[in-house]
Amino acid sequence: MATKATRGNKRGRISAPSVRPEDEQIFKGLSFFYVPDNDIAPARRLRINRAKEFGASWTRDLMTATHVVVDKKLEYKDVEKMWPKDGFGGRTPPKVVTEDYPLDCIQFRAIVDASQRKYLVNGQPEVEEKEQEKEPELPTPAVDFGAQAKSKSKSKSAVSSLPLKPQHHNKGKWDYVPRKGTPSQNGDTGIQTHSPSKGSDKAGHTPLLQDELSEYISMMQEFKDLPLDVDEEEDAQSTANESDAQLDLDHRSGSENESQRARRSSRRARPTSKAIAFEDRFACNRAGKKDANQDNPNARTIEILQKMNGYYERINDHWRTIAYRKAISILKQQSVKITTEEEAYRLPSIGRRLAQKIEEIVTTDKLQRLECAEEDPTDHALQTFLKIYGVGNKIAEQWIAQGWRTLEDVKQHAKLTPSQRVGMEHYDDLNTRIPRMEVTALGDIVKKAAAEIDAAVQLIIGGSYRRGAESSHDIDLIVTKPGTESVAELRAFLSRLIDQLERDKFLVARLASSHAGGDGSKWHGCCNGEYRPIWRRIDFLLVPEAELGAALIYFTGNDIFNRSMRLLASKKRMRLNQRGLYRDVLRGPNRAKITEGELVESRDEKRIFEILGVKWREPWERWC
DNA sequence: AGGCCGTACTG
DNA sequence: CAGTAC
DNA sequence: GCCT
Repeated sequence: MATKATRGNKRGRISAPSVRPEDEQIFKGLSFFYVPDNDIAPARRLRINRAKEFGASWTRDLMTATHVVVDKKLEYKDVEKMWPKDGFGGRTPPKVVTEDYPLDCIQFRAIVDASQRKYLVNGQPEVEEKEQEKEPELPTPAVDFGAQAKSKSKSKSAVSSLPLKPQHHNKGKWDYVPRKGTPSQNGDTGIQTHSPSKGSDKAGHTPLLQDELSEYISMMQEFKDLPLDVDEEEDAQSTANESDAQLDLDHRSGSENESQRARRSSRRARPTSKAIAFEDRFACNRAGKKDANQDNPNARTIEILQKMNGYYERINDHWRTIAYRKAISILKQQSVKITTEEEAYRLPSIGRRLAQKIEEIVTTDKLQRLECAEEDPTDHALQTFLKIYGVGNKIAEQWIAQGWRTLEDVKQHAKLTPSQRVGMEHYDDLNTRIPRMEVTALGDIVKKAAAEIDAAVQLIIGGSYRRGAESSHDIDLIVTKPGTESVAELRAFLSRLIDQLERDKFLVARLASSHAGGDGSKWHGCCNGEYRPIWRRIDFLLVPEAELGAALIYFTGNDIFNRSMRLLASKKRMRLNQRGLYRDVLRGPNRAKITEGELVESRDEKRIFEILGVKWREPWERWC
């Protein structure tokens, strides 16, 4: 602890409060008196600086304070004995709150009701509503989630009902996490969850896209325990919009309905197609990946957690990997820097242990556990081996157990499958990212060859390319053709295409191809790069037009996005795979007899989103 | 205590 | 069926 | 590691 603090101070990381933009100065005009009255403890120092960032002043004179922020470990009597004997001379006495209060305000970007029970200091008597009800210092007390500002009373109750249970933080978390943003921009039009780039976008940073993301993910979370049986049968097919509306986020606490409504309608009133095209092109640029990662105030935290995640992935700690992945995903959505354990802990998917790690990262700029991990000498070998195509952690572990540490060792001793041999021999090539331009060029080569065989066939480049990536690990080609209903109708074509491209010396290796006969639908292999003799990974996926929508989702990813979609589907008793969206009739007891389920939609990507109740996201908005 | 996506291909 | 890839 |  002490070490950590010292280090943090030395590096000056926590003592440089950056000032927030005007519209985030929620504490303007407020002054906080802290108990204990010092910033020695690093955690408190952080909190004080945070409050300053958001416009608060730190006072050490009780008489000028608007709020007294008390350490949670202290008792109310500790505060009481500081109270001036002659009162405050007619002036409104400061409100006494726990240290959670400023944090909540910051998190929700609004002055929340200070009289909530959760902000009571130990042993503090509950006070009558009246005194606390008003926030006299505040010019605009309803700086709040857009729509709620419409009706003060509603907004008030909504805000004060914020996180009722700090313990089981999830409920509270989920209700509000997605709600951050810059309410002032939206005025009473409600938070524009759908057309984010409207107007304000150009002017300044717009966390709204990120909001959509959190919203989506939070929605998944919420659906976990919901019955959702609201006549889905009928709705699903016939009235997508209706079900969309129903399934949207309004299953939460009643106090939020107002905002729900606004959000819904704003989404309904989505701009016409032309407007979309324009705005989305813009959104593409900033929602893509670059900005999302660079702008993120938690970039450093994410970076380190990602390394940690990578480590667990390597050592095959599957479930821990999942936990980290979720946490990282949540963190990426935050538009605010998460600096303290408590703050982190409020977030969904972040529990005690991760929260502690996050605080450690913020204060010390590193993570002990990671340094340990990276010192492990076998880890480097592990990393190397895992980048061989066809080698996963089982094999890699075996090799390491044999004492092998380098590719050279493997080359000499290991018995390789044909795929692994290719992976070995072209290790460097296959681990070199492919610039977007080259993906385009290679795609064109294939398209040209395809057109000569069957002009009706369409080729779509999927994967990260479709998400707008500047470079890709491989080239994913979706092969489809209007009017096709099954993979079988495309197999002959693919076979001819492959043959031709091999004759052309374009394709140079097969890694995994559907053998003759089977219901194979994929082909994995390598091709020559466009400009240099460098090998590239290329995949073909056969997709009948009837399943194009589902396949596009699957092959566009990213993987986290896909898993989320599927998880959501399963929570709604549906099933999503690369072939379509199905309603589950039943999941067999020993899973042997899974009833396929009835196909709901597969052709239309957008319809699948709609039926799932997920707002449409353009491919480049699918980076999680 | 038990789940954490769901599928295709290889050997 | 386990392992791997997507 | 997180969540129900």
